Amino acid sequence: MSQTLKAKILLIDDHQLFNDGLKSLLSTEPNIAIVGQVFEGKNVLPEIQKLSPNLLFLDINLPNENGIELSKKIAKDFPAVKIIILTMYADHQMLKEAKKAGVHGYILKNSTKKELLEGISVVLAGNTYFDEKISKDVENISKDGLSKKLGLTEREKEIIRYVREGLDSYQIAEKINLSYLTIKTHRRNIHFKLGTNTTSELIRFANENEI
Amino acid sequence: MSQTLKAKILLIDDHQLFNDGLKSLLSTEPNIAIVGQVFEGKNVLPEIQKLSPNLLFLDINLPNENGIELSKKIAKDFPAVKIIILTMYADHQMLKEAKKAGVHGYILKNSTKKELLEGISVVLAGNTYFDEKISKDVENISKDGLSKKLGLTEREKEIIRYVREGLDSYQIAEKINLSYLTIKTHRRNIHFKLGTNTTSELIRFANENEI
DNA sequence: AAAAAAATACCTCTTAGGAGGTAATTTTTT
DNA sequence: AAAAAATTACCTCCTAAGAGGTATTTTTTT
Repeated sequence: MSQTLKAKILLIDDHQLFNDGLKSLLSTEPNIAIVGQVFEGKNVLPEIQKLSPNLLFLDINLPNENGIELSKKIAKDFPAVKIIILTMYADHQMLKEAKKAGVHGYILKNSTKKELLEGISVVLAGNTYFDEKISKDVENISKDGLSKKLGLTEREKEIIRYVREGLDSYQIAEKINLSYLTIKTHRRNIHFKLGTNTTSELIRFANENEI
Repeated sequence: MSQTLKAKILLIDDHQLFNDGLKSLLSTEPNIAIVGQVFEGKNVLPEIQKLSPNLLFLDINLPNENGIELSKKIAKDFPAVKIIILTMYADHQMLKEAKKAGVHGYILKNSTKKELLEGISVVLAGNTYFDEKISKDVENISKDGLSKKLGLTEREKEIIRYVREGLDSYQIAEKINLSYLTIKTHRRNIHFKLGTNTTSELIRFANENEI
C-alpha cells in the first residue's frame, strides 16, 4: 500500500544537527515532504496544529517534555497523526511505554535510511513498525518483566527489593522475622536464577529489569 | 583563514542516521569532502590509515571503544589529524577529559550547521574550538552538586560508576589498570565520605543522588 | 617553591556474602 | 489425597568487602 499522497512529516528532535541531517537525508525522497522541524517539547502541539503533518518523528529526550508523555497527548488530541519514536534507547522498557502511549513505530537512531523509509511506508499504510533489534528482547521478556520467566518467587522478589534498598542479610532477616540463614539461602537461589554472583550485579540486574 | 585545500573529513558515529544525516548535510559544502564514515570504534584507526583525513568528527559513545580513549590513540599515532568531538554530552567533565586527550574541538549535537562549519574552519586553521554552551556551565556549576559537597574526587566517582555497573574490585582494578589494593582504598574512602558501609548502600546512595 | 590534595599501594584483621549440600515444614496445584 | 513448589533453616568452606593503619608518588593549588 504505497501512499498516494506526499507524506507530510514533522521532525522533532532537540539535536539541531540530527534534525537538520535527517531533513537533508530525506529531502531527496520524492514522496516525502518535511513540513517542519521542532526542537523543544513545548512547541510540538502548536506546530502540529499549524502544520497538520501526517507523521511525526519524535525523539524521547526533549528539553521541556518527554517524548513518551508527548505521545500520549498527541494520540489524544490528534488521533490521525502517526507517531514514530526515533531514539537511541534500545530499551525494552522504553519500547513498552511507547507502545502504551500509543505510538505507531519505534526506530533506533542507529538504523539505516532504508529502514527509516520502510518504517514510514508501513506506518502510513496504517500498520505499526517496531524495530526488530528491540522487539526480540521484548517478546521473550514481555509480561511481568522477566521475574516470571526466571521463576523468581514472591519471597525472592521481596528480598531483592530489600537488598536494593541497601539492607544487608541480617537487617532483612530482622525486618521480615526470618533467620539470617534463610535470607542467605534465598540470596543464593536468587543468584542462581539470575546468573549473578555479587550483590552489585544483582542490584544492577534488578535495576535494569524492573523486578 | 579559509582553508585553501578541500577539507577531508571522516565521520565517526555509531548512529547510522546521524552519520548519514550529517554527511548529507555537509555534502553541499564546496570545500568539504566526506571521505568516509565509521560506525564502530575498532574501525577508526584503520580507516584513518587508509583514508588519511584532515579532520575527524568523533562521537563519544561508540560500540567497541570510547571516543575519549580513541582520541588519545589518534593524537599519538596521527598527530596531524584534527579531532572534533561531536556529542550530546554537555558535561564539563567530559569536556575536560576530551581536552586532556588532545582533541581540537568539542561541539554539541544540538548545535547548528553554521556552528559546525565554524568549528571546522577554526580547527583546520590550527586553533581549537570548544562549545560555549558547556564552557559557561563549567564555570558556574563547577563540580556536580552533591559530589562536590561530599568531596568525592574524580577517581572516586569513577569507581562508584563501576561498582554500580556490577564490577567487583578486582575487575575494576583490571579495567583501569590499578592495583586491587588501590581500589579497596578508594572504596574505603568513598564509604567514609558517603557514610555508607556496604556495597548495596553505596549503590543506593549513588542511584538516589545522581553521582 | 612550598603546601595541600589526590592517587597509588601495601599490611593486618574481621565479617558479610557467596558456593555447596541437606532437609523439614508449609502452601499451592493437580 | 498426592505431587509439586515454596519457604524455612541448618552445616561447612572460601573469598570479597570492609575497617584501621601507613606511606610514597603525582597532581593541583597557593
